[in-house]
Order: sequence, then C-alpha cells, then structure tokens
Amino acid sequence: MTADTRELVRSTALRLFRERGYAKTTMRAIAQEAGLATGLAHYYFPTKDHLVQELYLDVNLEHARAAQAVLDGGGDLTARFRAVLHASVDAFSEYHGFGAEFVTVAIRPGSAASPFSEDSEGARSMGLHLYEQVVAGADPAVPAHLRAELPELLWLAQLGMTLFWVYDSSPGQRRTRTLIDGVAPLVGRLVRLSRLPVLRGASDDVLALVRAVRA
Amino acid sequence: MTADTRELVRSTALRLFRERGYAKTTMRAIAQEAGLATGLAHYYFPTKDHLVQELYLDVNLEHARAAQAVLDGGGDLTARFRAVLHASVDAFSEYHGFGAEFVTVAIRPGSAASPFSEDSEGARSMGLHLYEQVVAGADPAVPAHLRAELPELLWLAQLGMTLFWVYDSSPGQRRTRTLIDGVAPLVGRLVRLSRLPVLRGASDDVLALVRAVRA
DNA sequence: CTGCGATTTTGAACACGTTCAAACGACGGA
DNA sequence: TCCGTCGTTTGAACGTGTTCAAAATCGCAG
Repeated sequence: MTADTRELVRSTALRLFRERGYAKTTMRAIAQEAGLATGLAHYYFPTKDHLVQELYLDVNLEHARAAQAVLDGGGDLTARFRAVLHASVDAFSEYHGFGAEFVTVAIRPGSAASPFSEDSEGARSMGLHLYEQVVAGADPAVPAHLRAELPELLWLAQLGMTLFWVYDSSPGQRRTRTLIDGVAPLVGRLVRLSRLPVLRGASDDVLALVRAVRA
Repeated sequence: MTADTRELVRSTALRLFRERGYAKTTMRAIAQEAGLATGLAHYYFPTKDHLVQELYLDVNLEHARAAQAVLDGGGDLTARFRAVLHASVDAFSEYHGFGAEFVTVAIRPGSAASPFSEDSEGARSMGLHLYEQVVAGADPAVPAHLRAELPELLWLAQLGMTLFWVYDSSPGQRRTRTLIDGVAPLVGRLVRLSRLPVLRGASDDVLALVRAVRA
C-alpha cells in the first residue's frame, strides 16, 4: 500500500465524480485517467462504494469546517441546529444532480459508504460530535434530561433531511431550505415545552423509546 | 404484448426473487427459467427495477388485505396506526435478508420502484388510502384541523419505519416492533394534546410547514 | 552484487444489465 | 395462395464492476 498511489487513485476518482457524476465515472476511467491498470483501483479500494465513501468523508469534513464557525458563535438551540443543517446542505450542494446517486449508494445496507457502516465510523462520529456541540453550547441551555439523547436524534434528523434533499428537485433545493427553517424552530419549541408537565410524559416516552430501540 | 408471456416473466421473476433474493436473480436466470430468450424479459419489463416494482406492488396488496381486517374493527388512532404498521412489517417479513436489497432499489430516485415514482402511483395511492381509513375511522375522532394532513404524514412514517426495518438486524426484527409499539401511542398522544392551547401553535406550525414544503 | 520473498501492478477474463439488428410468426387483404 | 405488415422473439454484442493468475518491482539478507 503505497500512500502515493492510493492518493492518486483517490483524488482522480473524486475529481471525476465532481466532473462527470457517479455513473459516468467508471473504474476503468479512473485508472486510465491516473495512468494505471484497471485492477489497481480495486487493489486500493475494494469496490466503487469505497470510493464513494471517500467522497462522503470529504463532504463531511467540509460540513464540519463550515459548521464550526457557527458553533463557536453561541446562540439558542434553534439557531444552532438551523445553521448546522444549512451548512450540511451547502456542503452537499455541488453534488445535487448526481448527489442522488451517491446517497443511493450510501443508503444501501452493507455498503461501505453507509453512515452506519464500520468504514464510516470516522464520518459518523464527526457528525455526532457536531450535534453534541449544538446541544452543549446552546444558550439558553437544553433541559438536562434531554442532553444525553438529543445529539443523536438531531444527527438522525440530518440524515432524514439529506434524504429529503435527494428527492428535492425544486430550484436550488428551496423546499429543503424551507423544511429546515420550519423544523429547527419546531424542535426548539418542543424542547422548551418538554419541561411542562403535560409534555413531560411524552418526552420521557420518547427517550425511553430511543433507549429501548437501541438495545 | 401478450398477457401470457408477460405474466410468465413476472411470476418467474417473483418466484426467483423469493427463492434466491435480488442479486442472484439475474435477468438471464429469469429468462432461462421461463424458457425464453434473455432479451425478452426486457421487452416486457424495461429494467430489472420494473420487476422489483411488481414485487413492491405484491407486498402492498398483501399489506392492504391484512390491514383491511383491522381497519374494519374500529379502535382509537393509536391502535389503528399500530396495527397497520405491524401489518406492514408482516407483509415484508419474508423478504428481510434480501429485503434490504429491494428497498435499496426502491429508494433510488428515478427508479421505477420508488414509492414516489409515477410507476408506483397505484401502490402509493393504495398506501395513502389505508392511512385515510386509519384516521377517518378512529374513535375517538381525530381533531378536525389534523384530518386533512395526517394520513400523508402517517404514510411517510410508514416509509421511515420500513427504512428502519431494513437496517434492523435484531432477531425477528424485534427492534422494529418495539419502535412501532412506542411510536404509535406517542403519535396518538401528540394528536390528542394538539388541541391544548400550549401545543396548538406547534401543531399549526407543523401543518403550515407540511403545506409550505409541498408547494 | 545476488537471490528471494513480499508487495505492487498488469490486463485478460467473468457475469451482469441492457441494447439492438435481425429473424420469426400471425393475420388480414389481394 | 401469396404477400406485406406489425407485433413478438432471438441471441450476439456492448460496457460495466469485479476477480485473479501472472508479471514486475521492491527490500533486504547473505
């Protein structure tokens, strides 16, 4: 495993993904563009999925970088959640069109690029960490009984939002933006209301359910 | 288009899907098993996705059939929603294992088997109709201001639940059952609470958001 | 420098989904 | 009966992701 060759394959693949999209970036094209034999790409990346995962990692890094600026700036839960979600759409934006193809690959259970796969451990913990910061840094503070589970729920919400984005063919994915601007205040409001006696039962049920399902 | 040949291809494909799963059911195997030339399967079903969609339709019919018995029996929103969800998991159950592969195909935007595709109009309206009945027949009645939008939201919840099921590798998909048993009462409770002044604002926001996003 | 095992690289080969030009066949009109 | 047309059927061919035996190259012990 020479790092140089691996990196050459990786960068060539990502460039072609950007230039041609997923389907038209064949393993043969990657190898040829890099001046290598067809089989060599498979030596460093067992399947095409593994190259998609590199893209997934790249986008997540970009997202984390952009989100960090926001997270350092304070704000309430709604504002922080909303900003991080918008940053996610921004990071993905240049891939809409064939982005759909990538998410399709990523969502396949067993795929290396799946957010739940072992191979995606890095990207996943990075994403979760983002939402831990969203919650931890919120002012006013998030109610204590929600602080443990909320980050993962917000991260899952981001995955759902990405799925929506994939299907969103409105110009500039305006509907996804609208969804974010609607969901973030709603989540903020429900978190605030969860302290009230009427809703305390429901929010406890949600948390119990999350724990039960995870087990 | 002779109906006989088409049906022969269809039934052979569905049988092989059941016996071998998605990946091992090649277009060549379907044609060979049916005693036809390779290309003929493509004459009746342009892509393999279209054959998966036949399976999707089959499962939806089975689900509708099973759910109907429940829907005719009355009950409150929680019970009806819960029963219909369980019936959905039942209908899918024999496909878990390679069911994941099918849902993967179905979720791809542009795929004929996508629940949002034109080709799936039949299966989609059938599913929506189920949840219209869930809402319309609930006793006590669902608050009037929710009656219009709730069926589609419940249908979307079913899609999400199916997605969860795909990833659920617990024995017998117990975690999905747990999720259903937790989510249904929660939805029932929130619908009831939505009448209260504190939550009336939030529930109106949800409905406004749904309408805004759809537009 | 030589030899040899391990690592890296090659490119032909395989099975797949899909396409398509050609062949076939049924059926109605002359 | 023959012909022509149109719907059906055939199977070879294409490009794909992936595999793999073989070749080339490297690293290092002697």
